[in-house]
Amino acid sequence: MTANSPLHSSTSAKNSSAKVTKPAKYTIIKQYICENIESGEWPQNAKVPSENELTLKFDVSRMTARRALQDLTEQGILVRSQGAGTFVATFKSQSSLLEIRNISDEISGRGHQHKAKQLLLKSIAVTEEIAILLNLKNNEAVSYSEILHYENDEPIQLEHRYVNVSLVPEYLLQDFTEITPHEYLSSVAPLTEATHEIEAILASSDICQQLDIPSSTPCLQVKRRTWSKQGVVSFAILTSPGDKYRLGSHLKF
Amino acid sequence: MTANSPLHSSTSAKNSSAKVTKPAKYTIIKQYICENIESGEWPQNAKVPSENELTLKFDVSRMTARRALQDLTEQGILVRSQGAGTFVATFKSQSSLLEIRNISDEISGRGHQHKAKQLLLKSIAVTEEIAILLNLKNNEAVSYSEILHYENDEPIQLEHRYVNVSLVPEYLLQDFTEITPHEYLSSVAPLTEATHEIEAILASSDICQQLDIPSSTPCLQVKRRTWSKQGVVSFAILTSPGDKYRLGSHLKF
DNA sequence: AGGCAAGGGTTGTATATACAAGTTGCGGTT
DNA sequence: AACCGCAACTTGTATATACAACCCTTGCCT
Repeated sequence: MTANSPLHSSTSAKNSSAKVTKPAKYTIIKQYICENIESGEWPQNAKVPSENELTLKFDVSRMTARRALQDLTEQGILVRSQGAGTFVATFKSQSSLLEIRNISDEISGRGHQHKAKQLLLKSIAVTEEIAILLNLKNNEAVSYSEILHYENDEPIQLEHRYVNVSLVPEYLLQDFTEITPHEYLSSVAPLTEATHEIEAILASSDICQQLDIPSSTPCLQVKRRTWSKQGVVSFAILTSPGDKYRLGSHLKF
Repeated sequence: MTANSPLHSSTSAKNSSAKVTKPAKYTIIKQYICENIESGEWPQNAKVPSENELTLKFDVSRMTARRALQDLTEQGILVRSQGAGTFVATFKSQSSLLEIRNISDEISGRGHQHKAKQLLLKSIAVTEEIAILLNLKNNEAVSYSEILHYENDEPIQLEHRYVNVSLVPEYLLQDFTEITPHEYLSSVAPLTEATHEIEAILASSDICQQLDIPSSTPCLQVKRRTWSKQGVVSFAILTSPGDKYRLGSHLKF
């Protein structure tokens, strides 16, 4: 529901019943541009008609033509340059987007119960690697935490986190064992950009023990770094023996 | 360069030198809204000022206020409903986005050479699973291919693909051994939406042999399904013994 | 009490206009 | 030939306005 296909957005009519509302003018222009790109008529880096040309061709105002170009620019299909013109984006620059639902959504989406337990929370001395990742000033305090997630009381996932203490509300840093992951997550990593690294690893023996999985199970390890206000590194270990724990994801190419 | 941070986009000045151009009015409004959301003043689902209210408060035209709201809506921070108003998006609905650079970009980004070799290409009988994944009609022909990617003449990744033959240009289905992955990829999976599944697996013995890695190395397996015009399933196996083959990725939370 | 209709508020689409800011290329000067 | 500057074109920002489509509440009518 949230995302609709990047191209073809306006071609297929509104689903359900025969409510065919006349498409907006700017969607017609968008469709025209998309068709020319898809057919290869306008290859990568090709110049597309300017706002003025579209204005004349489709007999609309400049703002309407502009909206079509702007929409497609936001979708990464076009690239605009003030003074120069509008061009078909090179596909390598419009990189693919993979959406990973967070743990809570993933579990509740399966209609299951989600609990989380704080296994460990302690102050640690910062190693240089972590200091860089967290973008720390001189010897700022850092906590290391481990959180175990449960799906219907069954352990499924373990999180390792390095948290810059000064940026987390104090009440969340007490030695509790039951937490609501949503609260924790949103306080530590709000609406900010982050970089992730995904890696396949073999779970260590103690992790396997905590997750109740066979030793040396292949796991996904995700490192997350946020910049801006909060600095956080989270290591999430996602086991995937079969369908049950598989990480559902969604990608726009 | 392509993506800028969702919030804070306008706060930090343009980098490099002291060229401080006056920020546009709509960025000021965006900043105002973002600050209220971040501070918790406007919680999830809270109603944000209407276009009219912003128009009066900031003494701008409605179209300028509108642009601020629209920009933030496209970033997933706000949700608009015609007739009802504009509201702060629930964070679960603005799911995280993980960007995976494609193989070519990944390798060329490291300044290395990228080659690919087609190991296998044959027509196969469709299993039911594959027929469903590819969204096949009755007994449409399917090809199975394996492509080995090289970084500086070193094997790094093996792709398994099930391709709906009828949708791929014929010249790409001949029995060639050297291919340009970019051409292949863009012909098979153009600008369309797809779903991905990531899974951690242990590489099978023959895969290990082809990739020249130790047996039972943990790998990432990515299944990709596109709908719309082309139906494709690709299995990409990404080894990650250390830093060398790690998949770089990028996520907006 | 329940249902229906009207109206006010809000977002969506569209137009016309004006100026600012950046790029490109042409042409004249040196 | 090399350089400079101007003009034309293009996109960016901003305003004022109009109507359409839609939501929600209010109030009237049954």
